[in-house]
Amino acid sequence: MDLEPDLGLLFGAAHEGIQARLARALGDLDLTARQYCVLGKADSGTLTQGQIAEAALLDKTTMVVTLDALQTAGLARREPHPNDRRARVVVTTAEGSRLFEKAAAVVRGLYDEVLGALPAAQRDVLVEALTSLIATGGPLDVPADDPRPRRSSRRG
Amino acid sequence: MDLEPDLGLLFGAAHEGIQARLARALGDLDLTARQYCVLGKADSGTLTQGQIAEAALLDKTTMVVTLDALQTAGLARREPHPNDRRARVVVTTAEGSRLFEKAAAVVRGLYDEVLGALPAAQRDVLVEALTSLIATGGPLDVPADDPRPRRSSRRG
DNA sequence: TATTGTTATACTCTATAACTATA
DNA sequence: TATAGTTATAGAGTATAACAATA
Repeated sequence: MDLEPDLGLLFGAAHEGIQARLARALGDLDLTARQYCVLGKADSGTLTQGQIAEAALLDKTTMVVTLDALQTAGLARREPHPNDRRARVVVTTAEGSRLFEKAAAVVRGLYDEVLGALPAAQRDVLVEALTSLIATGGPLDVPADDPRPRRSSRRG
Repeated sequence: MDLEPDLGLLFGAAHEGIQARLARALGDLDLTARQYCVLGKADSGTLTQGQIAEAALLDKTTMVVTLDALQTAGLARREPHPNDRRARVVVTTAEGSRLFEKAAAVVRGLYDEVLGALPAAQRDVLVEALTSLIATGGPLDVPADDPRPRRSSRRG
């Protein structure tokens, strides 16, 4: 544990760090990371709630409250699906689309700043190594059909 | 977003992947990651609940329930502090100490497996790059006095 | 009968507040 | 007065279940 790098700690700190910076940067635009994610997927103007939920790995009930918030903020709208009257297509408002572009630029800038802190060679290897670790079949791949329970029954 | 690597996604997937594998591996020993962490710190036999909580970045109330679970499982005990009758020193039982060694070996094996999936050169750069990013003053350092709120007031 | 989205609700996790006993 | 630990409780997030409308 002392000689070996603690991968759990390394990945955990990196994840927490980037999430904290994302949350702060997007928070300045009054967006949560999840709202930003959903807003981006809605920007195509063709996806239903269910499709966005699936793409964003959200439960459909979580999708409802996220969309409620975006709609209340005037950033997105539910529209009837042309072929399926059960479904709703999610579209961004003009303001929502503008805000998303702004947010996307902020996020790009943040990523550039973080990666810019590394020498170019390290930067490329970092991305390449992480990508291969989490790739399908890689040692960090979490199969969707056998996921870690999001609500543990274990205590303590 | 498409040409740039999505750092949030990369770090998130790596974190989720390693946590899932840790949870499964430790779960086979009936331990949560947190219990393993606390058990390891208790193994020195000199630290109080508060000190372990601080080292493990746990709230003292979370520490209480974690210790309750370890104590119920017969892996750790609270003992009176020799100098301060308010405080409790946490010690591992013989079984707890044995289980921790076993768990530590499992964790080391897991880390070896994950890093072993990478060419040696990539492996070293990955650890080095992550370490520098999360180091104090690095772009992913989250100062303790200005943390991301763990309980957000924002909705959606 | 199956599926989309909604509502109501329950559960987990974690922290805040109030308390006891010490310092 | 301040601190270590405990208890009770509340908040936030997310899921499960039941439901309405539609396929």
